[in-house]
Parts: sequence; C-alpha cells; structure tokens
Amino acid sequence: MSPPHSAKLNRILAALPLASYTRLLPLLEFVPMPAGHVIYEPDLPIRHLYFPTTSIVARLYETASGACTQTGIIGNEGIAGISALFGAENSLARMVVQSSGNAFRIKADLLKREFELGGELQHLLLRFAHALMIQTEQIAVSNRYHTVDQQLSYLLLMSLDRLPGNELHITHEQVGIMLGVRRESVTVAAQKLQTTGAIRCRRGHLAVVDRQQLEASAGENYAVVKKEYERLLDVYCSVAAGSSESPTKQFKRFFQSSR
Amino acid sequence: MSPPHSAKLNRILAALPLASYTRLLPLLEFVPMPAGHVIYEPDLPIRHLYFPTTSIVARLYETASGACTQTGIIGNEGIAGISALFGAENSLARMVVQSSGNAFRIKADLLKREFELGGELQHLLLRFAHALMIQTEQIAVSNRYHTVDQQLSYLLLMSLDRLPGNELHITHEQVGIMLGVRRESVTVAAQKLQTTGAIRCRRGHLAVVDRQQLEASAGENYAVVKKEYERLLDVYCSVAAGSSESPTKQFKRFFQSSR
DNA sequence: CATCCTATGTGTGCCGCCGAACAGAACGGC
DNA sequence: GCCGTTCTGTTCGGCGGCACACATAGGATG
Repeated sequence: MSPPHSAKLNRILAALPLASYTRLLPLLEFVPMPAGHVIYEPDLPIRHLYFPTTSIVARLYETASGACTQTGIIGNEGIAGISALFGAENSLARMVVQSSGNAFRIKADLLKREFELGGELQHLLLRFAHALMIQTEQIAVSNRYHTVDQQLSYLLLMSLDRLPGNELHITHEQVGIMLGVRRESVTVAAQKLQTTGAIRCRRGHLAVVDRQQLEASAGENYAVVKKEYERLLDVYCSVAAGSSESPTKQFKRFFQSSR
Repeated sequence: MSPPHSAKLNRILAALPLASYTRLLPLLEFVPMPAGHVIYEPDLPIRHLYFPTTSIVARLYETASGACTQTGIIGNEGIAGISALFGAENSLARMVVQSSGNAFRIKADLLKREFELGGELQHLLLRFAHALMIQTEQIAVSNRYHTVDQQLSYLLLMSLDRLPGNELHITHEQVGIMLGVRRESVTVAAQKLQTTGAIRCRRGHLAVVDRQQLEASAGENYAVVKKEYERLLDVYCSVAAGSSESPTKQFKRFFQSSR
C-alpha cells in the first residue's frame, strides 16, 4: 500500500501515466482539510484545485435567501474545482470539507496548462466530470421525488464509500444543511432507519449497521450513481494498466470491499 | 443574417475559427427535429451529437418508476450529447425535442476526434458543458425549494430565450412531464400567472405577455442561469472575434433583444 | 460534581402538492 | 354543423415537510 501521505491515495493521480505523474508531482502541495473548512466561496475565483486523498468535499449550492442543497460529493476518486478547467471565471458554488482528512492541491493555471496538453490526464478528468454530472442529475431527481429517509440513506452510503470504517462524524443539523431539509426532519428519518436496524446514532455520530437495508432504503437513487462510479474506476484502472504497473487495482478492491 | 439552413445558426459552430469550421462542415448532416422526437434513450449508445439551430432539446432524467424531471434545456447556444465526448459509453438520460425546428448532427466518433485536437472547439464545448452543469444544479435547487409557479416561469423564460416570438407551443400535460409535476398543478400555476397578467394561455399555447413579471416570479432561479449563459455568449463572441469576422455579434444582439 | 451548551426527540397547526374523479371547452375530421 | 378527442378548469381528502415551541439527554468544562 501507499504511505498515508502519498499522492497516489487519490485515484486520479494514481491512474496517471508515469510521465505526467512525475511532471505534476512537484506542483502538488499537501494540505490538511479540517471538517467545515470552506475551499471555494460563491463568486470568488478558483485559485487551487484539490485532489482529496482521505478527506471528503461537499459541493453546496446556495440561494440568495440562504437555502442550500448539496449537489455533489467528492472523495479520493475525484477532484474539486474542475469548473476552473472548463473556463469558469469564478466558483458558483460553495465547497466545504464534509469529512476531515488530507488533500493535494495545485494552482489552477498550472493544472489547466497540463490539462490542455490532452492525453490521459484530460481523459481522466473529463470522465470524472461526467460522473459528477450524473450525480448532480440524480440529486435533482431525488429532490423532487424522494423522501428524506431515502435521501439520508443516499448521503450515508455515498459518504461511507469514500471513508474507511462504517461511521460518520456528523450532526443531524449538518446533514439537514446538506440535504436542504430541517434538522427535525433528519431526526425523524434517522429514527426510522434506526428502528429498522439499518443505522445506529449517537450524539454527533451515525453508524451503518446493515448496509444492505440502507441500500434498499436508498433505492435506485444510489444504485445508478454507484454503477456510474464503478465504471469510472474501471476506466482509471485500465488507463493505469496501459501505462505502468497499476497500484490502482488495490484501491479498487478497497473501494469495493467497503460496500 | 445567415440563411435559414446555415450551420452558423448554431452559436458554437458560428464561433469556430474558419479552419475547424471548414473541417467540420462536410461532416455535418442537416436534420429536421419534429417535436416529441427522442434523440437519446437511456442505456443506448450516443451515435450522433446534435447542434440545434432552430429547435430546442430537453434533457429528461427518468426513474425506474417512470417519474421524470427535466435537468436541462439546450437550444442553438449548445450541443446535445456532450457526455459522449467525456467518455460515457451510453446516454443515461432521455433527450427529447421540446420545440420543433432543425439541427445539424455529426457522428460521435468524428466529433470526438476533432474535440481531442484541443483548440477552440474544445474550449467552446467545455465552456458550454460548464453552463449546462450550472443549469442542472439550479434545477436541483429549484426542485427542492421552489413552487410550481416559479418553475413554470423559469421553464417559459428558458424556452423563449431559445425561440423567436413570445409563444410556446406546448400543452399543460407536457409541461407537467418536464417539471415532474401533475398536469393539474401546471394548470393552477398557469392560472396564477395569467391573473397577474404575466402570460396568456390558449389550448396548446402559452404566450408571454409581461416578461418582467415573469422574471420576477421566477426569481433568482432564472437570473443565475441567465447570467451564466450571457457569459457563455461573451466567450463565443470573443473567440469568434479572435479568428475571423464575427457574425456572432448579431446573434448575441438577437438573443438579448428577445428578453 | 454541578453546570452549561449543544445535540436530539416530540407535538401542533399550516401549506403545497398529490391522487383521483369529473365537468366543461376548444379544436379537428367528417 | 356534428361528434369525438384532446386539452383545460375545479373539486376534495390525504400526506410530507415546514415553522415554531418545548422537553430531554450527552458531553465538555470548570
């Protein structure tokens, strides 16, 4: 396995061909990501892009009246701030560290230059952008049709796929902000999931007990996105396999075993 | 002005430098787009990409239970099927012609080859992808927080920005499908907008009378997306200006005068 | 150990949308 | 001009989530 501070803990970086990886490595800066830290603010320029390794970042879209919804969640399978590569001047969303950990960041213009060379890096990033788009669409559907229970299940599953262990360090209030519902609604939903035995909560903690039940309760909601992300990891693996030895395969097993 | 069958009616094509435009032109196929025609079906491969000229295409995301929401709307400012360029195997959404007209289509692999050359075409397409992403996020927020009135206003405005005239040829039922609400809810919302004098409806037609009122009723919902699309058009113009003579400026004026 | 603060559990009334059922109204073909 | 089809307007009960109010319970801190 890679050492805990290795850039290869991020799957995109791990999947890069040796040439671009070595070109990128000196440009990467290791940064701790404390929970709650805001990495992008609406209407401010994107200076760095972040490759999370052990942290999770949530993309929140906020209205003028302060109402808020999560539109995506990014862990070590992706990159935060990709819109900078697409020619966006400023961030339109707020991005917050949802679960503390580490990341590698890189100056936006440097990565953009590398991105415009084309090649595998571009491939990987575009493929990831597509998965992110699917995630957002799924959330749009979810916001219309699904109950709070279902959305809570989805959030837990997506988060725990990107973390070791089966416990999430988060309060009902914070979950409410992400889902765009009241704290009380989260409490009620959590209760329901608890009585069926899917999860267990303590003050500030949510632990998954029965993952199968949780997946059932999330419904196709989660299944669609999961499938898309598995395809994404397959792409990462095949790219890596075509270049150098592939440490990515191990990651993939890790990711899948954490189901 | 361009002749009615010119590929330059699509703003992306119009913004291309002469070199790539002439390279692309022989690959383009002029196709009529009758309302209701389905251009992509979930889980089927994307064979062609479509540059709408006078038509409008809606991106619909459908759940297993048949529930459905629009996640984006594409007119002559964009392209349909862009996920094929991002490495997606199949379409995940259904895309339907919302308003009849014409388009130019191109085989997916051909455009992909051109896309991977980098250059202005890539720039333009990525910039558009970003705008589309914003649109989807906005809809996600809308689906959580906004009333049917607001969403109807938004839909009308977005559609009419992409059409000449001030009238939309669509039934309440169809609007309901796009918004993911019942037909009756659309009727009620339309009534409200009608009593304030913002719109007027006839059987199968919705006409905007007072655009200002409609924008007020749509709220920031529309304003955010509109702003992003105006930025997008600015990019198109500046690209075109840097290459050859720019007929795009005229389009932009047309787009803005139709507000 | 007492205290405070934050997080969680519960109840009530309200509002918007849904589901279903039905009445009228406009168009389009014959 | 007639008739059937399609589109639109209206009703009523029900439910999920909201706003607000309050009660309790962990867990830190002194």
